[in-house]
Amino acid sequence: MESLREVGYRLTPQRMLIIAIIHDSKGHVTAEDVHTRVTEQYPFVDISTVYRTLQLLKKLHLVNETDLGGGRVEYELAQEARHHHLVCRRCGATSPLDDEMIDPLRARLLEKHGFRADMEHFAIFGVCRTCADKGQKG
Amino acid sequence: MESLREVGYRLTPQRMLIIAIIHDSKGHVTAEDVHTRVTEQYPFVDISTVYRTLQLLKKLHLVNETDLGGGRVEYELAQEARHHHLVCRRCGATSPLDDEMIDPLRARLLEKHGFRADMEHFAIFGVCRTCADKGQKG
DNA sequence: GTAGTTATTGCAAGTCGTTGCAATTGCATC
DNA sequence: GATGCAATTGCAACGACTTGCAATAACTAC
Repeated sequence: MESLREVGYRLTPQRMLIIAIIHDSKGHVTAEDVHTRVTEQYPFVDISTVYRTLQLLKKLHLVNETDLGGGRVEYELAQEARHHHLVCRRCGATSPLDDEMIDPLRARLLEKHGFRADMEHFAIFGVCRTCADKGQKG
Repeated sequence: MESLREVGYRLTPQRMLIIAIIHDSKGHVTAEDVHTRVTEQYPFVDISTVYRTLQLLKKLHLVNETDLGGGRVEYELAQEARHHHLVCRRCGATSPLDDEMIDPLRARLLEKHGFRADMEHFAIFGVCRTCADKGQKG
């Protein structure tokens, strides 16, 4: 919580609230979610402040941002091990993916292209095992 | 051009124009680009029609859609070999990436997770060789 | 060629997210 | 604890893109 100040940013009540809410949330939250919960406690926080704070936290690698395809971007705390998400485009289910799975790709990109890929928090779309077993096409 | 009709969609002048423009474009175009060029020839086409047509062409795998991070999505003809893009977050340069590079990842996802990943047209962000050589951090 | 059906269009309004700017406020200095 | 100043906020306007809906028009069947 004090980490913001340590890196030279101001610690405002809005930011404290937003950070606290993300901390208390299990899994992903949207900006809308955060805004709703912030205004429950402190009604005059603008949604743009939520977005700006989320961007800041992302820049500081305190939260991860992922587009899981639901029309709005989702955020989660970046405390855990680096990971990614498999998103089924049939049923919408998401499952986590260890970063190790894409490490070889990262290595190959560096080796062959001299490109240092971030791939911080990826959403990989496709069809999950369950859905593939049910239907056949696609 | 007739392919739309063959799959059961109507061939309207708007669609013909939009398809022709994408065909004539080298590389990526934005919806805005397409709309501008369409209205040069036929002034009353709405931007929503452009978006809807682009979505349709994407669904039929006639165009690829990629978010290269410039605040607007880019489209290109899906005629060429399947490929992806490396996008440098320092200088903004993009370079194409063979699909073979990510094929092993696709294989591993199927093997370990039973997940059939699309990864149709990826944008991978990071730092390119040139920029990595110049600055050090990041 | 006409009539009927339904996909497609244009328009206007709506969505999520960003941004310019003046007013405010955190924080460092006195 | 008052002062100064830049970072931060709220607001309103804007950006890209989507969507509901009535009017239009492409295709089919006659």
